[in-house]
Amino acid sequence: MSATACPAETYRSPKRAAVLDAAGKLFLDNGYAAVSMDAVARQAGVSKATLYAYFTSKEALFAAVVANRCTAMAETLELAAVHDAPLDLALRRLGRHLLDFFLAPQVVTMFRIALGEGTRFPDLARAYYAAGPLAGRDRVTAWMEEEKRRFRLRADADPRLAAEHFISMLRGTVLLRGALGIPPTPSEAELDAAAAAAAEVIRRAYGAESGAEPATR
Amino acid sequence: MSATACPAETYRSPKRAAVLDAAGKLFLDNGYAAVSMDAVARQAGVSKATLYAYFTSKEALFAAVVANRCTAMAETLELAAVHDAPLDLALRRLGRHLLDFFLAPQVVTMFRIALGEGTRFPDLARAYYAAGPLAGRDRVTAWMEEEKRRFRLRADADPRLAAEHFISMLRGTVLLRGALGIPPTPSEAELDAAAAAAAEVIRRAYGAESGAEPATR
DNA sequence: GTCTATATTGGGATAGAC
DNA sequence: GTCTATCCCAATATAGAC
Repeated sequence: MSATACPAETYRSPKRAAVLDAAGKLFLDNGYAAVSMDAVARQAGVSKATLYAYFTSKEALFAAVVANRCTAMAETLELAAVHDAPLDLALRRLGRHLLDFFLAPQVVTMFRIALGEGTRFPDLARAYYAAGPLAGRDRVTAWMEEEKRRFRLRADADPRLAAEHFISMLRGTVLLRGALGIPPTPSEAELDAAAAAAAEVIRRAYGAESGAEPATR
Repeated sequence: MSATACPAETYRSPKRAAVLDAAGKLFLDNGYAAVSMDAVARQAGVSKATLYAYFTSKEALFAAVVANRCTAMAETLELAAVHDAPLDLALRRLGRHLLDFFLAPQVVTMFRIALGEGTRFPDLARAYYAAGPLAGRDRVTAWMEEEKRRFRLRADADPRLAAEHFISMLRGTVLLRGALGIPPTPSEAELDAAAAAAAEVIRRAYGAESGAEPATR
């Protein structure tokens, strides 16, 4: 995002950080159009003129916020060592982990905003896609590659495709309603069931053992 | 959507239809916030006052447009008789059909708008969800049920789940980039490949024949 | 750099004539 | 029902003092 370029000296200013924080909170709560620069200034405890001293326009501020939050959230997604379990169980744990991540309010809102404003701000859409979904998919792909190295996926399985399919099934099952803000919020049991269902499909389609029921059931 | 209630006599007025058409085009091209009531009036060839005579507010007009377009588009999705082919081939055809539908500009834009504005207009989000994704899923579920009735799905397969997983995999693979407006547009070959990949996963996970390669390959 | 105060525009909604 | 003309407010951006 080129708009975030900034003199190195003012970059770490506490006021700048305050503005970025305040703007992030407001944008992620209310969307782009609904937030005025007055509100940002008030929330940050600075004047509007100061705000414009750090960010040349509302759009530039928005872009900075998105870049900031995306990388911060991506670091939340820890896939660590969940390889030490039978494939089916490991997939279920990973799936549940991913689901919780997708449904986190900040992640949902970022998704909504990126889609809603993506047309008007192409830079924003690209930055979001690269820092968000693409980075996430790459991490799950790496996980699948490790599984394949352990001969737990079929020899002809495509790890990237397996990752995409797994993520997509997780997203689709519960996320659309969540992203649209349609109640009710899915229960723990529903989330577990969604993760288990997606895990079973992946195991059947990509797992090394032919098509039999898994040991962990 | 309660806001569309209207005296029966004025409902079919040509001016009303002109307004609805113009507003639909503008909203779907530019999103909600970027379209002014002036622009709608100009595009429709009526005055603003006339516009307000038919729709009490910008929001009411928007809700009417969404309801209108959603049902119109849903009728586009014809799943007709694609049962007369081996499961794998039938799934590939159905998948490609669904992908084309999902990627149609109007469908993409409606998706984006519903997500972007869904928080501020909960009625809109619900109307979209019911008339769009939910209706679509139900139709694919019916298709899966028919396949199961023909013993082409496993006896313990859940048609609704199979439909959700199929749709989700199709959506995920290419749609996110499309919805974000990130080039390049996927090629015909990529779309075919995406449909084939999702079809194979479904066949392996839900198909009646154990896990063997299909006859049509 | 930071503030207060203000210029300016754009757009949602309405009044009143016909 | 339809138009023209207008009100009015909100919000982006800036001018000028300290």
